[in-house]
Amino acid sequence: MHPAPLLKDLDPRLNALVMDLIGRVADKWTMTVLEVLAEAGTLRFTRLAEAVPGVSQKMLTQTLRAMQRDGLLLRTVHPVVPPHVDYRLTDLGLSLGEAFCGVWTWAEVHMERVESARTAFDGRG
Amino acid sequence: MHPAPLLKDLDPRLNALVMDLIGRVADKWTMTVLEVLAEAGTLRFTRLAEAVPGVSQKMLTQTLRAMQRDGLLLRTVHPVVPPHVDYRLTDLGLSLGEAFCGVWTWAEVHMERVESARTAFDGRG
DNA sequence: CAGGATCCCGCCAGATACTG
DNA sequence: CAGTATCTGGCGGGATCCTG
Repeated sequence: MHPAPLLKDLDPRLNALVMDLIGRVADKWTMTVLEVLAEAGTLRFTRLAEAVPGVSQKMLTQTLRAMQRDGLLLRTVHPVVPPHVDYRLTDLGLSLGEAFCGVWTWAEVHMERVESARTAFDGRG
Repeated sequence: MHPAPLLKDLDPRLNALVMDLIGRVADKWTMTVLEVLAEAGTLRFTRLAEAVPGVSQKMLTQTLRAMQRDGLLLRTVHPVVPPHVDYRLTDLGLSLGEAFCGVWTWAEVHMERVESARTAFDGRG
């Protein structure tokens, strides 16, 4: 019933590194960019900004830089005027996107249960 | 090649709700508590604090409250002295834990690739 | 034992203005 | 178009002290 490696069985230092990495990639914007690019394939900055609802230009830039640094994303600059920059996922990014897909699906499927749990919890004070 | 529901195909408002929910549950501490409790079954506060490396008492309390409110967690108070409080996952929590399992595994498997990607990126400045 | 309350600092993230 | 630069308020989160 526990096919995955368990927390206490691992080297604590390795564990901390894994947790740090998760802290990095498991945020709303990264997950959304992952989903959008997994679907669209390749997008430029402005299209990406449109496809990620609610993101500010600053956060998008930061997220993209971090993802590029982590090897999740490929950034291609076409030296033309006006500037043209393409973003697409690497194999690594795609694999993470697939891993996150389960979480995304979970959120969609169980959202109502969570909502009603919150209502019940708040009702009791 | 895209079996999952795609972002642009969904109701924007629903989408925002899903993203908010993800923003809530997809953090380091929640994921770790999920992993720990999925493994251990039931734990009391202090054991949990020991099992989640690096967590502060405040963050653990906050995380547990939020998880309880979202219906991921069951909190049982045994009216004895000294106080005895048990935490265990609900079915909903377990299902989220399974969804996150893929992300956790991804982080373990690909950590070295991410590290070297970072080194390469930082090297180029 | 399982937390609540409080203080405080850092950085996160939005808004705005500017540039190659 | 695709960003940088700067300022700023808010709050995330640690440390510490206290309590039923």
